[in-house]
Amino acid sequence: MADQTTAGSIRARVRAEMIDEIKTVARRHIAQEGAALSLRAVARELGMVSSALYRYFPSRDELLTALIIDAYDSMGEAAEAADAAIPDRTDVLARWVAVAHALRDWAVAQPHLYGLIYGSPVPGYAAPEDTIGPATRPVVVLGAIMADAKAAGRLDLETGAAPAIPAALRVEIDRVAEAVTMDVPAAVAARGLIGWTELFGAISFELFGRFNDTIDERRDWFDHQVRVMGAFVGLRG
Amino acid sequence: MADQTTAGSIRARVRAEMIDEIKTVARRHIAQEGAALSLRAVARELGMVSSALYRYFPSRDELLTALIIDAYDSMGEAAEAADAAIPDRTDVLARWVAVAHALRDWAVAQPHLYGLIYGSPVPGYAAPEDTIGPATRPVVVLGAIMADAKAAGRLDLETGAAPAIPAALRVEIDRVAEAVTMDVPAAVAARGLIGWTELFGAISFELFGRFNDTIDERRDWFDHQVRVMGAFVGLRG
DNA sequence: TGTACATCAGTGAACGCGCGTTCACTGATGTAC
DNA sequence: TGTACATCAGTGAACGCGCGTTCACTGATGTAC
Repeated sequence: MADQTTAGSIRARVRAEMIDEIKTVARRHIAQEGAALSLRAVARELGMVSSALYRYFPSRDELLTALIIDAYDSMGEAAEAADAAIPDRTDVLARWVAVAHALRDWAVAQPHLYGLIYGSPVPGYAAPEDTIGPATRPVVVLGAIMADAKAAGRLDLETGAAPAIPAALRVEIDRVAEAVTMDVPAAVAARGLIGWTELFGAISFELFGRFNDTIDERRDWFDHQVRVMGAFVGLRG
Repeated sequence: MADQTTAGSIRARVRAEMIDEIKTVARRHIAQEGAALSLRAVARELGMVSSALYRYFPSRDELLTALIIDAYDSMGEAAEAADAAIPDRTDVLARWVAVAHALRDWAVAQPHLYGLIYGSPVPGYAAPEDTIGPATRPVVVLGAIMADAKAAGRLDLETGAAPAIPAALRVEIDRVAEAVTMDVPAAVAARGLIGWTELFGAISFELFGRFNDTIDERRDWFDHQVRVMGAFVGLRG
């Protein structure tokens, strides 16, 4: 059966490995230097000449795009894995906490990569359409938790005191909710989006230096925020 | 009395104006290109040779630092002005909403400048100590609102259901609360910080492109978040 | 099984660009007597 | 009031650097007959 690996597919496999290697090195460079990625530096580290990279990526921007898509996917997978690791699927609060920490852990482990996808846009780079799909993966996980919470009767649906939502906005929120499979009233979906916003706001604050010389107990602080927001969102433990 | 303006001070005034002009142009460049600020491009636009800039700023980083400090100050002033414009000082909810919108308006008007101070760190640039003071101005405004709310009996101090805060973290939160003059229990201060985190998370999401093709009613969406978070923080209208 | 050809990875030189910073200089403006 | 000197803004050339991308090429590897 090893013979079924034809010569052609060997070449293809070597090529795929090379692409992986380029991305790995580029990723490490971004981790150290931030978004200022240099093709020449990557080539240098790989011991090849810079023009050789053009066999694998048609331009610097395409390489950046590949890295961005990988980053979204990797973060999304981390979130999905953390969610899946909670055996009791109806313990939605535990799932929320686990996913939130997975997102933060992922970001803390590779801050510049996080900055690449959730930070200020890279000058001169416009994210193409391909990045939209992967970008939604983490939100989908949070949406699924809310959907399961509702199904299990563990989602607070009370929104009496919430401010009214203008019609045009309501339509958009409903659309987002639908996209992440949470079938709940707009005011409840809005709470979920606010929770999501707070989580990423917290991660960005931490990674972009807002807590320097202020809060050192970063994991504890994040944990507190996550639990408070879990309750705010309406998840019942 | 105009005679009191001695020759020396004229030279100083011209110099100050030149510094202002350089910063204005640099600011516009950042607005267009993001953090990739080029001294030569700035000099070009001013019709001078790039080395002339060194009469005014010892290096590119110093110019960047000056712009960052200005940005913090400008945003802080916008927040303070919006707060001061609410005549009824005890209407803390109105003040919260006004300040939040002022912060967002400021950011929307100059997204790249916002990115410079709240986005991913600029590669190769380390913010010096001088930037710490101005950076806290917007938070101080929010802190003052909470402090006034407490004084007016319009702050919800109930924290029964809130998760416990570990001792070391509590110390840090108390210290932050003290710095922004809100004399409230740590769990309440934490709510304020969470509100602050959510606001900036929302602004960053909007400006960094997270709502592209998803939410167009951005002002309404922000307004909804602000009102929900105002109530969450414990401000009573 | 062996040969002729096609594919493709990687080379090395070059193009054209922009950058931050230094340095010796010119010439105008302000200062001191 | 007029002159000698000091201060300072701005010039222009240069240094040394790194970058993305193109292009004609070499040589190894795979394919077809």
